[in-house]
Amino acid sequence: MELELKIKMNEKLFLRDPEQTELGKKIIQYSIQLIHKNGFEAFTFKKLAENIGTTEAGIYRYFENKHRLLIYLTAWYWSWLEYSVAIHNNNIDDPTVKLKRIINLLALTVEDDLKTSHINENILHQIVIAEGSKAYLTNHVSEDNKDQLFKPYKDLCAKIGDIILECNSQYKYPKSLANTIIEMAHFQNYFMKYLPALTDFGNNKDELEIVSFLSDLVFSSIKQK
Amino acid sequence: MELELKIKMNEKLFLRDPEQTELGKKIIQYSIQLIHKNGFEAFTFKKLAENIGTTEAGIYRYFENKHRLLIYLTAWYWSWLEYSVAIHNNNIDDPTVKLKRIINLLALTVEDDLKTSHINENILHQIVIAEGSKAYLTNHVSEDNKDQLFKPYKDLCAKIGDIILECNSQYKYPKSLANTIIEMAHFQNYFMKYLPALTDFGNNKDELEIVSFLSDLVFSSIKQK
DNA sequence: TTATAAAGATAGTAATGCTATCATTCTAAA
DNA sequence: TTTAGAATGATAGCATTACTATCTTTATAA
Repeated sequence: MELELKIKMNEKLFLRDPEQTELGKKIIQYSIQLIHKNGFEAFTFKKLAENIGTTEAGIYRYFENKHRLLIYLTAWYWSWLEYSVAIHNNNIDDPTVKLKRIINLLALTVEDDLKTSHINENILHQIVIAEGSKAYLTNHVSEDNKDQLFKPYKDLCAKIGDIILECNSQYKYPKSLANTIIEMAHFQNYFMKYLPALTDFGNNKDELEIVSFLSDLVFSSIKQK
Repeated sequence: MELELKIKMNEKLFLRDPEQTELGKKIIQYSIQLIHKNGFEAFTFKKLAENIGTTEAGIYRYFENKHRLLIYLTAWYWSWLEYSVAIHNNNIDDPTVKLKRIINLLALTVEDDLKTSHINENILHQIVIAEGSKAYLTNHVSEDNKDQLFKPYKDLCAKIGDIILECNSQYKYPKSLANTIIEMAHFQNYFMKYLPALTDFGNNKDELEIVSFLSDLVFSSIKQK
């Protein structure tokens, strides 16, 4: 059985839907490779075009600029992760178990989802860790937000917040705690790799330590009277 | 009594020490204004030079590029904050009280420190909130780290980590919790302003709510058996 | 078969991110 | 007081970036 997974994206994110054409899919596939390899600052549509074997103008027919493409990639990732969370928590009743599984999904290395042939989720995860916050840390965040560009991130936070409330309906900061889990899963991962003096995970660099830290943080907060 | 505060900066951060000359101080002063006004992406040395009334080449004599200048500004901020923390916690013995004061310093609006006439700490604080993570979220983070460019941030984290251990010497993740406090103080502030659906602080947008959230998070974690 | 959408090919332009050079001014030591 | 050195000013230039425009060719579907 072969399945294809397609995520419906906000149309304001692109000029022409990249999922609809071969070139579009290549743009997504190769932009993930290139951003991961050289970082977002060094990434240009020119280089992307050369890698794909098309022209700069060709890329501009799909995305207004490289920042929009970054928002697209991160938005896609959050949507995919919400779907992934739903699958992993299917038939689970205990909210504590659900929350633990979410922390695992956020903090551990992601496996490539074969249902999305042109997207390597593992690499995309690393991009979201290192570049994700740049999607909204801009001067035009409010306009972008009005266009709903960050909805997938918000939806995921809302879902996690709801599970936090299932654990303890009295807890006062479910949404803030949800985004703390997400951001810190990524920051601890980044710090562990590149600025290890900032963490307590020393040299073994085991992602499971991040899971322990986050679990301790989250459950001591919400279990508290 | 008039006092001047001067922070000794890592010499790798600049080509010519901006604190030593009038032009240098203007570069710092106006770059803070401009980055805050237009955001770091739109900020260029050309525009900065025009604002100051000097030339682009003049700025390049002080800083290799705008990214180095951003690291300089954030490094300066973390050094100043460590000093500020030391002042505020002077003569305090109770580590819980110290930690609470640190959370206040991180999460509440900063007041301009008159001992640094060309630097507006309040605006710089806002820059660190919105642009600070871009200082280390780059492809050359490891080289920059080898040059000790992030030492002030690490030092502050270490200091906070030590106070956490004073509260509870058994707590396993003092450094990770320290950077969580710092990053989350800033992220919650940014989200509250620009992506309020992500937080639980709704429309009143009161920074004291961030303090409550962080205090709850931190103290429930470290008080736990 | 014929529109029409997508892609390819090419050109061009303003802004960005630098580097280089030479002249001028200012300061501090001889 | 002269003079050397440092800092600044003024100007030029160049490769790359970030686009926009136009025209042709190639698929595709009605």
